Amino acid sequence: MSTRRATISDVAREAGVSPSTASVVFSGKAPVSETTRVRVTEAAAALGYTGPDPRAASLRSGRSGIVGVVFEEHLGTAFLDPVQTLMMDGLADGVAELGAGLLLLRDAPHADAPRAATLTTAPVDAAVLIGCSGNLRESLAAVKARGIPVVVIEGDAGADVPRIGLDNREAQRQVASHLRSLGHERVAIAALPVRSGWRGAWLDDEIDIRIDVTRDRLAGARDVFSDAPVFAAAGSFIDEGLIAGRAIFSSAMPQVTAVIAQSDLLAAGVIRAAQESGLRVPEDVSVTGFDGIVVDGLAPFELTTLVQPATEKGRAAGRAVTAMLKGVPAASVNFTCEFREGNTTAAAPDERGARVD
Amino acid sequence: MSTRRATISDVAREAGVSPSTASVVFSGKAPVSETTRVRVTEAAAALGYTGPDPRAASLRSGRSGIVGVVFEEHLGTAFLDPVQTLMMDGLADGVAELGAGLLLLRDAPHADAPRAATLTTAPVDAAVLIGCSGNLRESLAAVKARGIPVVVIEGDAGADVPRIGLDNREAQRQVASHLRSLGHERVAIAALPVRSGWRGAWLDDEIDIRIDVTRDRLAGARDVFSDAPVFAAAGSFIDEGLIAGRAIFSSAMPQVTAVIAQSDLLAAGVIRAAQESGLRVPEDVSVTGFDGIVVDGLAPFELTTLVQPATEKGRAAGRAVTAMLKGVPAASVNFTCEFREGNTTAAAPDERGARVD
DNA sequence: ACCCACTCTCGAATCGATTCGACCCCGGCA
DNA sequence: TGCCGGGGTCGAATCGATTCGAGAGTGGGT
Repeated sequence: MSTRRATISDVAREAGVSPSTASVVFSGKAPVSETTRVRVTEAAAALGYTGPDPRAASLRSGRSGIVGVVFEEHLGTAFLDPVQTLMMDGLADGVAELGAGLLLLRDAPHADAPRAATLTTAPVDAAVLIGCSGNLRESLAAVKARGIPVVVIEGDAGADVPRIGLDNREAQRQVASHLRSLGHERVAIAALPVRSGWRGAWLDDEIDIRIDVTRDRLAGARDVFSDAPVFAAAGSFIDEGLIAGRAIFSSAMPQVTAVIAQSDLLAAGVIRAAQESGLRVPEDVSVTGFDGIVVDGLAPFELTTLVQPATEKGRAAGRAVTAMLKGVPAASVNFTCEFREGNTTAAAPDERGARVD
Repeated sequence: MSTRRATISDVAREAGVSPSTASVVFSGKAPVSETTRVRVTEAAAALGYTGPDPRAASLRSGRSGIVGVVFEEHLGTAFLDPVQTLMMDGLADGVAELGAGLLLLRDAPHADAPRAATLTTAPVDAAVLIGCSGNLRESLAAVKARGIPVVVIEGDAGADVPRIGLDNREAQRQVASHLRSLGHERVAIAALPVRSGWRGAWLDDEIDIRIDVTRDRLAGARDVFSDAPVFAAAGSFIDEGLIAGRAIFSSAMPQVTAVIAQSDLLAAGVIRAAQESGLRVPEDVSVTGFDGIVVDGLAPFELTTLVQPATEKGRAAGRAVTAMLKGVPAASVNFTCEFREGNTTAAAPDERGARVD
């Protein structure tokens, strides 16, 4: 039992056929007579051989049946952020036809995991990059160097890479316009991180925004409120929104009447911060989100937000990958957000004294 | 450019060294002089070689750096069920030290994905099986046949397989006792599926329960209410709980005063069904859950439930896998649920006429 | 009878790297 | 001077399967 595992050659020998024939029995890529099929199958059973070693098979055939999905740093984000979760669900759906497994990867090796699985070290047939990651460009380079089909979700990747996009800028502009039409003038923005490893902080105009989603949504908001101050959070979490909200309400920005948050989770945190400061939502301050997910414990608030088709995005990415792996060039797809008005926005309060400190 | 990709031999030739030396430069498994290191590195750069092909490397070295996580059928469950989500988060954490990627796998090939990635066809170094899957036994057999380290979360797998367990039976019994102490006698159970592919239905005593979690929790409930009828749902979803609830309240079971749901999501659905039937929770009927997750839109209810350390379970599994891959035998771990009383349970209503039809 | 077409099976090359023992060269030490 | 030890390099074997062209056998059509 502790002896070496049986190989297909062993099986072939036992069955009295050539290795090539035995291989064909398992892969079904050529006609095999019923009798040999049975002989090989039985030999395999006798030897406890359960099928070709995936490693060897993938080396020779050049296919591993694995699609890599690249996340930033902590893989947990894939599971803790509802938007990602939905996207993954769609993605799983989209690659189903291909029958490929989804390999969760980190975009850059980290100190505490020196030999982490990355795009360059993992046997993937194709990759899906998520543009919310700040290391998009590096990942892209790695993939291109290996000549692997790749699809980018939300992020610019050059002409030859299919992208699954969202009208981030337009959508965010729409919400901003809505706020303006409600009379808001003094608006602050709670943004997503500007790059990998970012710690929440006020944004300087000189700072290079390396995450496409952040940049595009910000541009949309700035289209309407060109000089709104921006606090970029460390991630799309309620807690980070809380931090951003505190920064916005407590110190730098007196008299803010509306906050544009770049995600629903951030918005939830901002609302909480507002309440901490004794501000009423939406009477004293309006808050908008982005994503259209269900946020736990936000009741009775219903965010004014932009509903994005997260699952559809994932599915489209999966389909694009499937197509490329079949040799069909895949087209880019652009999705549109739907504006949804909730009860977290209202007309701007009267300039004088509506706010109580 | 369309020519074949450079191999390590090409690099070696270009650098004027042997392939073995070039290999060592990349793997760092033997001392190399600085000058050759530089020569090889430069040759690689010149040829656009970004590192060894993972397929070939894993064939020879026997390690792929991938840990497989097995789900049932639709991969989406991994992302849509909050408990799984938390577990995955912990798991990602637990294997972080190993630096391995997580490969999402389905337990059995399905009709619409004939050549799906499964345990037998994927290059995994180790596997994590989740006992909520009905095909646990088959998966286990597949893994053992390949001689791969494996850890089972919630499920019995035999003596030689480390398991990450939960005191399902004891915990469920605790809740059942609580209900009994509140005076409940006529109790129904909304159970999880009994096997893969199960469609929601009343459970017959003869039915073989193939999913460990379901069986154990059921046993716990039956320890107290030995003849409570059981409706096994098709999955842990609010909608399925709704179906189960309707079945329980509308027809077969008059005068039910309490429902023990095997998951919080099911419980949420049951509550909804109760409301549909004009029953008040908890005045007319008590409902208990299991998991201790946050359920969207359940407010103002707070489930009486059992809080399980989902993230911890995942982390423990990850650590066990890591250990085994290092050659250290891993021990089984057993986690305990914590009883949490919410506002969905109350004293049983008076036998006569409290219920309004 | 002959030839063609078709079904099966086989051998040998190949996928791209890793590994292990052998080997060389050089400095240090008796 | 002779020997030992170790850093650094190299050859050759190996990992386990797939692939492709060639060849053997068989049946049918004319």
